[in-house]
Amino acid sequence: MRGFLEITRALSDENRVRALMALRSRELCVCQIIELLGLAPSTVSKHMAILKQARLVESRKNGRWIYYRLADNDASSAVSEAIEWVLRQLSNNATTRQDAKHLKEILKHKPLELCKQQREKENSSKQGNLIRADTV
Amino acid sequence: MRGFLEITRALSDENRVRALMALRSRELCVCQIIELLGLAPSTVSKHMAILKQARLVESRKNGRWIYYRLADNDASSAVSEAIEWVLRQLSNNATTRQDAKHLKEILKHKPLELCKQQREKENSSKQGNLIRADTV
DNA sequence: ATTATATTTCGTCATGTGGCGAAATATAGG
DNA sequence: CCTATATTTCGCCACATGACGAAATATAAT
Repeated sequence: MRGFLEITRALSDENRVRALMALRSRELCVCQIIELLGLAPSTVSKHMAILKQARLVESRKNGRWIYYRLADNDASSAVSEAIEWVLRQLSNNATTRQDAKHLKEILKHKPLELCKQQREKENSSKQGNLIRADTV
Repeated sequence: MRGFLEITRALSDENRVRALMALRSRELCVCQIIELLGLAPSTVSKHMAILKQARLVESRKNGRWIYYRLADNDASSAVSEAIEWVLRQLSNNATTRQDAKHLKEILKHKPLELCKQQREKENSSKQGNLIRADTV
């Protein structure tokens, strides 16, 4: 029951389901999922941890990057049947299609560039709300 | 996506899942589910409303009694596949077995007697915490 | 008609959850 | 070694959720 509820709870949030669907064709690094969902890094990290705790996804580390992918075929039947069910139900979903399109754009850049972009955006938004130190 | 999340959210609570599993062999009236789960009537009512909203269960009224049953075969594929998945995953679960045993006892009495019992229990627990009026 | 009663709805409370930013962690690169 | 940086962990806040009891609703029984 424990593991079952971990799965259903993991699947009961739209952002987590979107992340899961995005992983259906290939693994993604966190910064790519951040870009797709438009959420803060800490939030995405938490979501992925919940998916991982439920065994719906696995991760691998490559230097500073962490890649997430759908659970392997050797996953428990609870997990693999859940994933198959989600894929069947949402493959033609509007949000899923939109995300797939968005993801195609995201994947044109390497994680390195993407992270750089995200840093710049983050810094500029901070600057925007401050009196710049060198003008005082 | 909306309907999908209604299903996963409905399935992300242990008491709702137990109720769903209890309905797998036959319809049950609310007082029987109350007895099985050991929750307040208002709580059970809310749980069943959530399951119904997700289309996982349907209901029929018979006099003062309301009977809930699993969704029909003509339910959406999202619903029927979800139910099949839950049944496969939890049929041999410890809690499910225990509940099945408990339910067998519950079903020995008719809803009428069961409700009477529940009323008496409710009243005695109220009495227990009060100074009886006729002794003051 | 009036009372009894099975269930739902409403109001309230405690707890859980999703969101963010700041700080911590771990690794790459100078 | 020291800095930069991708991700996670932590602390906080707003809001959702599950629990109950009281009140409302609808139906049976007297």
